[in-house]
Amino acid sequence: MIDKLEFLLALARERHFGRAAEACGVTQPTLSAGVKQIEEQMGVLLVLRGSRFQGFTPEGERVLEWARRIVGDTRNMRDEINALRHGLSGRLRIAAIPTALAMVAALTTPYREKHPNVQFTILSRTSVEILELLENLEIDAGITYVENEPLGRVSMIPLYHEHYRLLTSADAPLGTRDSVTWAEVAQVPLCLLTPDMQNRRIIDRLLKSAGGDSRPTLESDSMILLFSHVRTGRWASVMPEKIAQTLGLTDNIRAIPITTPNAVQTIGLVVPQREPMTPTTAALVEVAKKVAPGLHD
Amino acid sequence: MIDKLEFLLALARERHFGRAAEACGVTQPTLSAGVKQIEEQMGVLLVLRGSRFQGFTPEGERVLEWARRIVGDTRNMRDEINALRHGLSGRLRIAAIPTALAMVAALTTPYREKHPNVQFTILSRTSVEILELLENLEIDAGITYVENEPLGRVSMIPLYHEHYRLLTSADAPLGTRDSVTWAEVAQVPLCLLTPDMQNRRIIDRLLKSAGGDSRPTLESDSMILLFSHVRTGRWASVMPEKIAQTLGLTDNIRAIPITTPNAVQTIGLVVPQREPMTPTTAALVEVAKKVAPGLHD
DNA sequence: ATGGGTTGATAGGCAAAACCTATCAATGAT
DNA sequence: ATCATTGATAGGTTTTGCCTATCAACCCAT
Repeated sequence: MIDKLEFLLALARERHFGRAAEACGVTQPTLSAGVKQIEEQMGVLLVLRGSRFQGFTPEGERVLEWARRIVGDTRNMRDEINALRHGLSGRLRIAAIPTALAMVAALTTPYREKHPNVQFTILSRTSVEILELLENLEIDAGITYVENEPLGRVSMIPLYHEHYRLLTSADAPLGTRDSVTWAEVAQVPLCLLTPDMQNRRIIDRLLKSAGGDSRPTLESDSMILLFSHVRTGRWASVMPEKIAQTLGLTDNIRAIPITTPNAVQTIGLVVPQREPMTPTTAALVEVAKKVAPGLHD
Repeated sequence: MIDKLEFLLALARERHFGRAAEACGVTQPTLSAGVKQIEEQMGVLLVLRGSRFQGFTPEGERVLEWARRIVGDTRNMRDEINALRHGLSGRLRIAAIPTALAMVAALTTPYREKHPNVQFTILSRTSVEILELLENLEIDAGITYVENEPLGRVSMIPLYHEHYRLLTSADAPLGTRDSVTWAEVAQVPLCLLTPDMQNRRIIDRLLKSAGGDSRPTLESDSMILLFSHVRTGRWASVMPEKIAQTLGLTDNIRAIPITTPNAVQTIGLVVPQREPMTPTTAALVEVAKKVAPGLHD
């Protein structure tokens, strides 16, 4: 029964019988039969078909919601019993927005000291993708903005504040200043993240309300790429203070505070709102709460 | 998998492999094999055996906790989909403390008007048993005291207040009074519920703190039995106002308010704290909330 | 229009599982 | 010592689950 519910979850993820079957490690007819069997048990059509997958019926959506919960709880049960036997072990899957990648180590390092048998998988994703992955049980926790765009059924633990800096060469026009305004930044050609990233949308908003428009000369989904351009001394960018520090400032590159407004975004750990959590996730929340006091910086 | 978890729940209820198997509609070897299979999947012994059932291991207790949730959610899913198809239907299982039995009709009657296809099963149980039944998913809702003894993971909706009355013949010593004190009541030979009922424990407490001791001349677990004795005119009892009214007062029998203190107990609807609820249960909560305004009486 | 490519349903067959009956071993009570 | 109770085990049958192969509907392009 639970396997069949997993079929349904895979189908919701992949929106394709064949791929969903592959994801579950079965053949397409097997998955089809499984879905049909749930439909028979429930006595309702759950999936709209018409020679191809066309989404779920309203009943299907409800079953999906329950399936997520039931499948999730079943995994949590397994994990918890495993933890009782072997101490914390297994794999913790985390996804973080690119600008937060630099601070993930602040969580994983103390975590690993307490629970050396836990392995990590850490993905770089957009804030929207992170929420989807959480929803689909594909990650255990996310690190993303906690206050801007709506989150789902999740708990969040604030981790730190994102302060923005203009990264630019000391030779460049604004390079010698101690602080600059967003209006001034709006005049500079910038390297920024792509618009699917929330960080970019935030910066666009700030630039716009300072009267500029956002015409970055270069876009990328990789912070490394942005930073490597800045490092040549011939490009500028706007980045959170933390990641600029982590990537390392050379003598020639300066990270100048941007004022008017002094924009601040809170970044936090986001975990599924479910009681009780897996022991590995609960331990991560513990670590996050210890790290959080460094929230005022 | 879910079937196996149900085996485990049945075993926890029955504490006996054979009876648990019967309750699940399978033979004893099948249930034994099912339990063993879960143990193998988890990699831990869950049940302590020694030629007979001896309880659960700590891991077993945890699995049991999860199993309750998973099995419960699975049933809720079924119920919800059924409700989407046929409107509210099925069976609503309620257990109430004896003193609250008279007011159950105040819930079932408006419920039935809205949802005529729902059938009811209503059990008379002690408050402790009600909580156990809720825990084991054997009832959907309970009606019991909401403030005295600790409840578990449940939501409660207050329904009404229980005020105590001395039921006695007008010929009896206190029979002509407009109110009596607990100290006076303590002098009268009473018919009361058995001590496993919380109502009895509450009355005992009140009598004791009024300086009396509780030596009822007659104990029973049936309100009907108590009331029929009072009705002879030769016995007295302490009962909540509501049930005395419902059972019907003859000219000769009076229900006299008891003061000093003017004891009040809140009775409420208690349902599993789980989101979302089954549609039938949710509808019951709705009805209860409408009834609740009558809470001040 | 028509043919190739895609997608999900269907049919047939085999292996695994789930379940039953019958029986056994251990324990406890009389 | 004997019998009753309880859960485990063995052996056999049915059911389920899954696979391969194939089909029908549809989409799109030529």
